[in-house]
Amino acid sequence: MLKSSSAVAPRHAALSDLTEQQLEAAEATGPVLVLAGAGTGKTKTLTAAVIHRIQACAVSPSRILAVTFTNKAAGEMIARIRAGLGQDAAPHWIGTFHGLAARQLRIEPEVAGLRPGFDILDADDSRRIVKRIMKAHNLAAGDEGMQIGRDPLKVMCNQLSKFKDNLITPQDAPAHVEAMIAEALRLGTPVDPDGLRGSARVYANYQRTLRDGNAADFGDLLLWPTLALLRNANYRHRWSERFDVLLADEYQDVNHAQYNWLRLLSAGHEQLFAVGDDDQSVYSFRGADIQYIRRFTRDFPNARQVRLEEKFRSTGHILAAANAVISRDRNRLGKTLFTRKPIGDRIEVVPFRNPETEALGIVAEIQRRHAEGLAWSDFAILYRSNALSRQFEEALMRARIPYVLVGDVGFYERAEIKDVLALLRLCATPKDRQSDEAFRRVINVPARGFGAKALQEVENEAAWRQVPLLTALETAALPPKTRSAGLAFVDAIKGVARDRAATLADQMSLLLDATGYRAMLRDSKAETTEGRLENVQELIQLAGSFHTGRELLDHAALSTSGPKEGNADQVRLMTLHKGKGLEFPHVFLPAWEAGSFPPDYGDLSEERRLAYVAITRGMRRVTITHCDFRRGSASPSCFIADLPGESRSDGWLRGSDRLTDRQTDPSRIDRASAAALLRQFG
DNA sequence: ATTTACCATTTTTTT
DNA sequence: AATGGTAAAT
Repeated sequence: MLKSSSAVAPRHAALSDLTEQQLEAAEATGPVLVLAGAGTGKTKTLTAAVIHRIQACAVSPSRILAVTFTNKAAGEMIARIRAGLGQDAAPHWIGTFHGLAARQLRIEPEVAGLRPGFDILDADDSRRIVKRIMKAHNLAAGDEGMQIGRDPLKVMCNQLSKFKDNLITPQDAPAHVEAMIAEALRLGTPVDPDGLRGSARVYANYQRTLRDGNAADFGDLLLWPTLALLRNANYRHRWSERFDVLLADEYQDVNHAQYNWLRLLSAGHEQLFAVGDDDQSVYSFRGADIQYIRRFTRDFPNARQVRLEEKFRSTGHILAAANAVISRDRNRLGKTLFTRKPIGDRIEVVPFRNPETEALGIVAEIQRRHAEGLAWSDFAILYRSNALSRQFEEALMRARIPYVLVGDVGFYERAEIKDVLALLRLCATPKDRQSDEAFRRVINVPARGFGAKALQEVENEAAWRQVPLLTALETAALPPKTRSAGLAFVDAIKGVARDRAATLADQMSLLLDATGYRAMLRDSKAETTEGRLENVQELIQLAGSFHTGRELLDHAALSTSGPKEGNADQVRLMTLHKGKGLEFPHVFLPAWEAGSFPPDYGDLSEERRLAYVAITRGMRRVTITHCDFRRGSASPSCFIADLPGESRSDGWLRGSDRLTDRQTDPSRIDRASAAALLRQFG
């Protein structure tokens, strides 16, 4: 089991420090499924597989496609390949599912019924459109008759993206919905027939709106290329011959569309290298389907399966605890992780009276450990739901400890950034209906007395004359003051649009002045305006690195995090889902109570996998806390009972119970010498 | 009659 | 924080 990897002579430096398992995986060809437990060197193996194919198999980098779920993961892969092969050697087709599918769609937009230069809408953009359509259908919130949950808009958006994730077109939707209703009635599961039928109607309307606006939402990016691969043999042949090797990260998270996209792209050669971990499948709520990784060897009968089971991240007790929790899940593909790391500290389970004392207690403990020489950035607090972040923010703020809330509002999701981009969009295609949505967004920002009524008038005029809203405004019947305000806005846009010499950054700056947007931000004294001007300034700065507005807009739509992802010395706060794929020396896991984690809704085995993900984030210390009272009395999470007694400590580890933080020396040492050691090494 | 400003309500997880 | 509903302000 623990044989040295020197048995096989590596061909390249990037392959030289792989374990035997990792090397076996990286060199395997044909369909390959690599089952990689948390912290077993998944990205490293994936990267090695790419390098091996380029170096040893003479595969051209241009004929390799590697796909991940996040931009960050894609970026890491590119960086590691460059480190191994040199700056220009990385394949061009490395990116996220959405990014790569978008590129594919840009090459042949007609498969989605779109024209070149189509817009890519983010979730917020499509939300706005769905909202308009629901109003038009009289499906607004709280109306009598249709009570589609507490948040009908959200439910509708989810349903629409579900259609697309499952490759259901607007044409197919009505029949599909009827089949779903019939099936649910047969099984006696609860359904909302009216809601479903309504969603099929909204879907048709929504998709027509997108096409008229020459826009694609996230779902479209994968839906239409995949359908084309499925239905158009010519298209399929061209694209499946385009690449010699496909590599997919986090395969356990693929949805129906992504699965088919990969499968069809690999048609003929079946060179699909999939890496994943069924134990870390925690995204079913957005369509990820664990069955695809579990049935990989049935989908690809010639598949090799390799397990990566040596864990490099965590120490012994942490690993034992994670193994114990996940082993209670049935239907696993099964892995038994082991580590050569020292046994380390046991997992702490600390009870608290209520959420306030819990937050205070965790923050006090962080302070204590910081005083012993650890950096703020060594700590992470990972919670199940966003709502839990506030208590920790408050406690950290009061203790004056620097922290970041990872990914609460992404840079490109900020209202002011979206406003400026809308201005840019409007300016880029002023006489195309493609820019109508941008017009709706910014026509009354800053407030210029151009409200709903005036907009409706312009909408009517535009529909009548069959022209874009910007054009329709000039002839619409409006009250004098509204009209002149509107015309001033149109002139501002057109003026900048005429100025061809301007760079992207200059153009933005001009737009901000001409429309009064900058003045609005400058003069506002509201607290929420704090920092907005700086954000806009940052966007202008950023625009310098893009050649066209199109590039910038695509980048903005397809990336969530902002320009500066801080490496600062701060405590990290994030949800369990956001923490997936990351690692931290010290991890705090609050609110492990029945009803909070696992919550009352949802699939328990998925929550269990989430617990497994949570524990395996920790490198050296993991602390689980729970409260006796949280909105009434609460009992400890069932997952706590699954922790093995010998790997668990009830209450904080103190003094001689505690081991060192320095992994170079697994022996027990007292706190004073630990602190001295840490001081010495910074 | 419209628009704007203010205030109260509320969140599972998100590429 | 971002909605959505209400009352002042234009």
